[in-house]
Amino acid sequence: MEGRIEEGIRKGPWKAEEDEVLLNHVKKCGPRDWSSIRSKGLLQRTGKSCRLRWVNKLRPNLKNGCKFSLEEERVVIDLQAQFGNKWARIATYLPGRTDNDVKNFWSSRQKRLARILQASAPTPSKSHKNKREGPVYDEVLTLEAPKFSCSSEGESSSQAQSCSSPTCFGNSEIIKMVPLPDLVKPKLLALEANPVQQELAPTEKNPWIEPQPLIPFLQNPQPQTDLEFSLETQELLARFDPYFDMLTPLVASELGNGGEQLLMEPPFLEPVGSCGNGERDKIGNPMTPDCVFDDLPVDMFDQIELLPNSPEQH
DNA sequence: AATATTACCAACCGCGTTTCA
DNA sequence: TTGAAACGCGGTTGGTAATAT
Repeated sequence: MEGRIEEGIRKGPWKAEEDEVLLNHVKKCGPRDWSSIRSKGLLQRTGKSCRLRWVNKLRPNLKNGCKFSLEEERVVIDLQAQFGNKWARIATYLPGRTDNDVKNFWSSRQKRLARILQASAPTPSKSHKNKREGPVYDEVLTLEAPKFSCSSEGESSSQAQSCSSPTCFGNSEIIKMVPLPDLVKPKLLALEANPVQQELAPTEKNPWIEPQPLIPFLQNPQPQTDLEFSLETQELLARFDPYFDMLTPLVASELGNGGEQLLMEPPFLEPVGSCGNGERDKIGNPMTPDCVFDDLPVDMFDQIELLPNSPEQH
């Protein structure tokens, strides 16, 4: 696409000549005075645009065109859990990566996970309602997972407050299925508040059969006035989120599907590929993301509704 | 081979913060 | 002290390449 010019301001993709001009400017003046580039007539770009070009593409030692390594991926995942969407901050831990790189990487990853989740959800026409004994839900049960900020910068207050509303925890009959990692976060908080009471006891009844909130622990919410995570919890969340294939046993137990112990301990922290019970599949291959959903109740996904910030489906 | 879908990435925009006259 | 300009950050958009059907 050709750059367009509006009122003497050029936009769109950068040409090599423009890059050269910008580099010359930085050589002379350093990475500052971006606005002077236009005022001097060097380029028809805004200072903002110049700075962005420099930071994202022209800066020395950038890893342009280089995919994120596993180690970098792990760092991003851990830091995102710790800092939230502070991409610039996270990027400081990744030499050669820009905030834009990190942001794009994370966005793609989120889309990928959402798509996997979506793909694993049976379509309404394939509803498995009749495959199971017991009453059939007439209403959509929703669980509105609280939005958490793991930031240590006091950004969580407004969001945290929303989680004390009745519609957020437990009492609501309306349950909105959310991406798995979000399902887990309240549990971690609850455990942190009251590890004993929140322990899930296996019951003979399948909680899916009775019209109760899908996630048992949410029925008796612990008032969570302070949503600041302990470092330990943050660490757990950081590990939860990225390696969500580890969630299988946890979610399965949440759903009364076997009632394993809560996996707040190894094997939960086993390497990616483990399905959390310390086993691999029969031929020794790491469990794939798809296998995750094989262990879940078949109609778990019937009511999935992606959150507003979920990527739109194409 | 053609078309649709997905992934990736560059760039823009809005807004909050910082700097400086 | 204050207001404007500059800067920085996060969210979003749109284009293109890669892959799937």
